[in-house]
Amino acid sequence: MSVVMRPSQALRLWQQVALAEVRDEQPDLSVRQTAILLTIYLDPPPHTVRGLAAKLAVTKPVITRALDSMGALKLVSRHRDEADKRNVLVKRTVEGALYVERLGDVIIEAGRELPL
Amino acid sequence: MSVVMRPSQALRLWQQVALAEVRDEQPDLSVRQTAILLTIYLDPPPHTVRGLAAKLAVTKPVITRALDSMGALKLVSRHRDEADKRNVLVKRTVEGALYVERLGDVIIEAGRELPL
DNA sequence: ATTGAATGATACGGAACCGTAACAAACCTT
DNA sequence: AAGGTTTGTTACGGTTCCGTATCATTCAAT
Repeated sequence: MSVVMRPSQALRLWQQVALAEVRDEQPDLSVRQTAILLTIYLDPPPHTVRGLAAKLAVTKPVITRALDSMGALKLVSRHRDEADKRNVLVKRTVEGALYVERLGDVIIEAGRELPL
Repeated sequence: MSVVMRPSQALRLWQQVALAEVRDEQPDLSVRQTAILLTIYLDPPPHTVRGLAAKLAVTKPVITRALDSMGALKLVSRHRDEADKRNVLVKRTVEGALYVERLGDVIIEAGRELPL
């Protein structure tokens, strides 16, 4: 079931969520970091640096650095792939799941409060 | 009329828009810049540095710098308030309107393509 | 065993942003 | 007109991120 929005609703939704993210004292993720985090939490595993880089159309160092910073926030974790030790498998964490869940709540609430 | 979404839909919507923003070679605005831009384009004028700072709950230099960078991209313009020359009035531009309109299209399209 | 390919991390110089503090200009009150 | 207030900007030091290039490790093929 698709979500249907008019332009003013779509933009107002985006504004409200952006405002909520800016105002919250939460760790402020960049758009890139958010795209990576949501891909890890929504798309089926396994998630590798290379795969994420391809999905976002960015270079590998971008992914490595994003994983560094989000790892420091404990939003994701890294593990060597034992089957192919060149690979790094990116996995979810409890903290990351809570962050994503909270973001979903913010979006839903913003959508519910949209004016006519 | 509010927009109703389930958690998986809300998050998938956010992911798709974030991915589109990252992949596009568009000037990549930060969340803060996006919040400022949308506030200028959606909320009724006049928009001042102080007013925007209060709305986002950030300091004034944050607004000044965001206006510097978005002004360089011609997404917004600044004009002294002739009635009170301390104020700076932030106004829309043709380029900014196009940027906002395009963002709305991306959001709407992402919503339309949401899976069940 | 050696070579080549693939994966992810690191190094480096540069750009952008932050928060705090200090500042110039304009206004307002007395 | 003088002092204090308000507004927006700039300065400063520090942090983070970027893009390119390079590197170490692992795998795969001969």
